[in-house]
Amino acid sequence: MPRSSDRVTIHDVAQRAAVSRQTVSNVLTHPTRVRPETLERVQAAIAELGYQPSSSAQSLRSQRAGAVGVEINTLGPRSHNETMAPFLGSLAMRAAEHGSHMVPFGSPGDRPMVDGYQAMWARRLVDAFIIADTHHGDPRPAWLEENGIPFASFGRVWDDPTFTGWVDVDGAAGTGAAVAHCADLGYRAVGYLGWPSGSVVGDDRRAGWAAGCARTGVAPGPEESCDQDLDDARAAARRLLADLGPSDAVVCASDILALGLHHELLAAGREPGSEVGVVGFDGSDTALMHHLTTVEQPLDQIADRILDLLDDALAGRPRPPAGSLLQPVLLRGDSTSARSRSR
Amino acid sequence: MPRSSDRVTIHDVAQRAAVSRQTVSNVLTHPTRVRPETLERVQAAIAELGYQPSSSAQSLRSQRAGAVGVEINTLGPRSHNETMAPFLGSLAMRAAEHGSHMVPFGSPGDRPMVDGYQAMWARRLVDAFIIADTHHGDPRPAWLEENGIPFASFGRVWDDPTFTGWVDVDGAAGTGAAVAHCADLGYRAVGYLGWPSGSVVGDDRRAGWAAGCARTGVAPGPEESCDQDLDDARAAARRLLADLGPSDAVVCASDILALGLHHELLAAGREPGSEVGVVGFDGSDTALMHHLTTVEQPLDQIADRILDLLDDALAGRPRPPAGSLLQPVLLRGDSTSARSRSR
DNA sequence: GGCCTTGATTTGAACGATCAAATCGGTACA
DNA sequence: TGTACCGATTTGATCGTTCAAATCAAGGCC
Repeated sequence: MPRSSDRVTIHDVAQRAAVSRQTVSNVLTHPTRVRPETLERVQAAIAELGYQPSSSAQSLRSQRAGAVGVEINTLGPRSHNETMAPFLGSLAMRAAEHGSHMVPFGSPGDRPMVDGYQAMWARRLVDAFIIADTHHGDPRPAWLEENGIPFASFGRVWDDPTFTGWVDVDGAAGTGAAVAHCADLGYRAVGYLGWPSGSVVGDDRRAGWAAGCARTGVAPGPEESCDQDLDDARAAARRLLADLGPSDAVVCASDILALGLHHELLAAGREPGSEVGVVGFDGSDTALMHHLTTVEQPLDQIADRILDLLDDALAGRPRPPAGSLLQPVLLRGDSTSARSRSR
Repeated sequence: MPRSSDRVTIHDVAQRAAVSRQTVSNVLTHPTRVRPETLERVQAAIAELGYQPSSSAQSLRSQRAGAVGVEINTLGPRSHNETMAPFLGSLAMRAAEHGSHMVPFGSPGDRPMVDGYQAMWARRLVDAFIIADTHHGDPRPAWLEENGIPFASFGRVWDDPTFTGWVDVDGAAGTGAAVAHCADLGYRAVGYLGWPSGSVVGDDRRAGWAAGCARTGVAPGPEESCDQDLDDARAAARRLLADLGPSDAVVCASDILALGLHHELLAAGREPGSEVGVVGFDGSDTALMHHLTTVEQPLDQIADRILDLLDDALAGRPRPPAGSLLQPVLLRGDSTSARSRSR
């Protein structure tokens, strides 16, 4: 009899169904090995007792924690949260289907270090890691690789073209689609508000804008750059405004930048959308809240693909021949609207 | 010799230091039981091999997962993220010091159900849960209590005054401080932009405003209410504007509402701060980004206290006599500024 | 010198699951 | 009738750790 107030174990089920522990185990993991009649009886016992295998015991036996570490930079650029928080949400939801769970952990410092990873890995609290926002000189990919620790990355790992365990959003395609969208709506010239050149993500998005202009034949409008910060964005937007003709549009490298432009347009008495088009990037809550047209990152898809990559790595399957580049989706808001077709 | 490429276990350390497994274990958990000389030798071996006990093995042995479940409502009101994401960050950071980690999990539905909790608990993936945003009729606290599952709550559990395992922010004190701040700066009347009455949190914050006006002797300004949504907030703010005199201020139930008012003020050509004071609530990124004066929730403190509560519960210590009500902190932004003392 | 106490260390057992190998019962075949 | 075989089931061992009990060595005391 299962002692009440005590967890029901495989042994309790075995006794109840008058079989051995192993048969119960087989019912759950290798049902074909069990005679149909027995299967049914054991399944009934499992249901009656509400048995669920203990994850601790399974972890020890299988040498798998069933967990994946995700670093969250609380002290880093605040804007990170804008993407990382929903992404962690997507991961947590999807992970359940992959039979694992996320373990967020923080590194106190403002720049990514391997200390936190080291601590989680040494005790095997996790089987793998998911990293994001890697940049040139990021110590993490190399360290993980050297120590044979499975990991996957949201964002290309620029330092090591050999590494294919990444999933990224096709930024250039996104800004390209944004330009096409503006061209379709009839905006005259399409400008660009981006980040200072040098960041790989930023350069990619800018390239998509330039290529989009060339492809659609729309004139490239004025261009400015600033940091990922609302105040900076507003200052840059003000510089941009002078050169911005009526019925021009601006594609931005992020929703924060788009919001800065949006605010400055209103301050200058020019209505976003009907007078000047604004397209953001990221599909953040901020953009949705302000009804900005934006390029949405398919976070659910990214999470799914990343978890698949980790499953493969943990199963010892070889890495894919190349990383996954997912297509973002243009999300129409009120900051772009159809022009009267008078040109 | 520890087989390379294989995890170093307690056994490896024992061999290296020429002692038994148990002595190594004692060195880490009961150092006083070990002769100083031996202690040193074993510690050296531990350091040389870089031994860290396996968390899976410890979990099985101690019947403790060392993890705490936190539900994240991805599909719920988006504004939840505004507070919950940073809160999860604080929890994750603090948890490390408490020897545990967070496991975020999602429930697909939009209203809180116990299914997700049930699944995590059945397999003992977690030892306890942290719940937030409980409301009247919330099934979770009662269910957790019934099943003897340890938990703590961010936010009072209104349905059960007996339950003291909660930590909350003193909302009334926060809005009261906001009123005092406005009075100090010399604003004439202080209005209120809140949520429809009926929500416990909202009613609390509104009460603080009313009491604050009475206490400081400042005249209560006009009042409006709306949902936690930027569009709604702007509509309500527009209604408010008509009744809003020059040099009046408005205390808001949330940063989103404050932002709505901020935007409408600009649209009406009235400058936030110098002309009309605006105070938000939550200390969210949105508020910081827009330099709104806001009432900041001490998330780190809350996380710390909640983890303490869980430690107590897991150790079988009795619940505190009452819940913890923490004081929020007023964060000065540009949306309130000193009036010229001409009255 | 023998016996008891104390402190340090070791051995045995257990946590709950699953893999591998052993056992069991029945059927087919010579 | 005996044996080889096959599917179904059970037993033994293991993952890495820690509690409880056993062992061991040294010192104190009569």
